[in-house]
Amino acid sequence: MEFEKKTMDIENYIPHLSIDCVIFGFHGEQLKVLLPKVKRLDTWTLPGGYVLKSEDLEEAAQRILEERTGLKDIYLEQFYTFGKAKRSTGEMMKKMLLVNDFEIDESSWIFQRFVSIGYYALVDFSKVVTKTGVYDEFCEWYDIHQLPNLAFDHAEIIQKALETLRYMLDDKLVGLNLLPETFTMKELQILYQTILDKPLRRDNFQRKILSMGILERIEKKFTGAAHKAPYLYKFIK
Amino acid sequence: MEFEKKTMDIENYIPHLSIDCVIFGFHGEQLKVLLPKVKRLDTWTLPGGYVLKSEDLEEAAQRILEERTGLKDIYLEQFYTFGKAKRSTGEMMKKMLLVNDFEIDESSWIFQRFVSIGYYALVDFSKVVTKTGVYDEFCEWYDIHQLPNLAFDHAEIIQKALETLRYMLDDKLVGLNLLPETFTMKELQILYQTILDKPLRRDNFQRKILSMGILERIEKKFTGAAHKAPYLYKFIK
DNA sequence: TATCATTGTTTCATTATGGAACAATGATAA
DNA sequence: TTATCATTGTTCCATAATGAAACAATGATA
Repeated sequence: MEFEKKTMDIENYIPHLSIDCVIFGFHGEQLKVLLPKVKRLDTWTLPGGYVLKSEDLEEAAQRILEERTGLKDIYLEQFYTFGKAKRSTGEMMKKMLLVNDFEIDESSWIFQRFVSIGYYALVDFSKVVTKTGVYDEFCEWYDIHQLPNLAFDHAEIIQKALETLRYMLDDKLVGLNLLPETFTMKELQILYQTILDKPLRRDNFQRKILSMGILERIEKKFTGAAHKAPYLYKFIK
Repeated sequence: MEFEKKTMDIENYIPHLSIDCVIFGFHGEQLKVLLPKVKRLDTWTLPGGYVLKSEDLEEAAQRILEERTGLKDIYLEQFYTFGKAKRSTGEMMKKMLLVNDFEIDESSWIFQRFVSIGYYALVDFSKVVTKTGVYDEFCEWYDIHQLPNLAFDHAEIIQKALETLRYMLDDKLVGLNLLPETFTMKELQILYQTILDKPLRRDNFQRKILSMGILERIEKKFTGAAHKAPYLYKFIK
């Protein structure tokens, strides 16, 4: 139970290497990231893990994501590898592991320097069933404008993920992965505005998106509100 | 001499991790990459190396580049991390090292799986004095359209570097790093055409580049040819 | 002085973008 | 039934960016 010492099969992993995932979701007009809280510490981390010795990097990232979200075949992009010698401190790792009853040799590579490969994932918020990992007290969504206290350089990693997402926005079908099957033009516009963090004109946005020929117009959506009903759209497969 | 066994201080490096550099240069209307040939094998590799345990990734890349080109403070961009489990084979490493009289324990991580962080560098071709590394027979420039036989997944790494360079072309001042101090508009245009691998219109190219306000027009360049002399330009500091 | 290849610039048409206005519509209230 | 209202879909026009062609300038050579 809680008083037993826990171990990790550390020797199965490539030493000094980790993967950190920035999981983006969209809900309530906010762009959010999924962050687990470290047990017994006022600290959050990115959902991450290590790479098995015979595993592709991308497989490892998918495995880590599935553990946290319950979803398979998640949309993933590798965006940067973080490798400053002092980016992670053994002190923090010791706190995180030892305070939580892990029994790991203090000389292990896990308390030394880490190179971490950053992936960002785009998921349909409504489909995610968050799962709590072994280090975690809980795992929750946080608005990118109101992030909790993050360990290591994880705030910087989120920032870089966000910059990459913005840079790629016109080339990757971000909406396809962050929105549910069908959505209104307004919802898509708010998503873009939220990612770019700036207002867009309704008319120009609609024209531009429709001219790309990637959306199919479905039936109208009647919400019962006292105004014209918007169309629903879905991405053309 | 050649008959002594050579050793490497392998334990100073982070295991299973390497850096591969795609060094771009521009000469004779061709985009080129600098590639060392492996001694005694009909094989070329990317100039690469390992990361010291207390070294930043970027420091390691700069160190590797300086060893090969003699240049300091080279323009560098990290573009992707290659991590398929089967991307490198121990067989090839054994050939490369053992055939060249290195004495390394066959169980070393150096013969196992590698994750490699890709950096591309942009250098002024005329300033590079290529140096031959310990594995190498020689180190030469190759046109990106006529690459020699490359080990591992290094052809794929070059391809990805090139794609990234193209994607970033409008945002990064590529010319600043690939061209000498001064150059003509035609030279700059040929550089862009070569990178993009498509022709550009002379008039539109000139208008667009000049409208960016990053070039300063210097004196004319008289080559002795029977036509109007072009202006020289340099990048505004 | 005429020729020629190349360079620098101007001009015009086409397309993309920014901004405003107008028409359509689905519910509610008079 | 009809007027009201918020929101949505569309059209229109001005401006900016881009594509394409033509023209003028120039430095050497014949």
